[in-house]
Amino acid sequence: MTESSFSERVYELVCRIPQGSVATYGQIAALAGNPRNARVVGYALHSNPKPGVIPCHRVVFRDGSLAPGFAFGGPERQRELLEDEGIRFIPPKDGESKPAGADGWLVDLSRCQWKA
DNA sequence: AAGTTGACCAAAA
DNA sequence: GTTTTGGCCAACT
Repeated sequence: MTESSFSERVYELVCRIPQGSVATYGQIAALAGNPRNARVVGYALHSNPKPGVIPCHRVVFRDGSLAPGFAFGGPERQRELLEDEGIRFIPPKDGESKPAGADGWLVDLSRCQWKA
């Protein structure tokens, strides 16, 4: 094995997310080998060692919302990108509860959550 | 070298 | 029902 760092593995996994699918931080962490290490996943992406190479917009919260100000240019931009990739978005319904990070639009994890 | 923070997640008060 | 705390592990100061 060449390099085995948690972040490295995270980048690899995130880069491996197929177009039209999204993964949650917890899932990436779990796939990386540490289901409790979701924070480090976010930290790794925040570090953004490879700008333009890592599709951070495909990584979302457990609720299906994204980071409201860290994803990239803007939340609407992300919605456009994901939607363009074929990801189904769900408008904030009254019964959804929870604050919506990105504009209130949540990714339909029921359909687009990436499966290893 | 040690302490603090952090793109999270889940449970308890 | 909402708000706060706890906990994991790695990187930053």
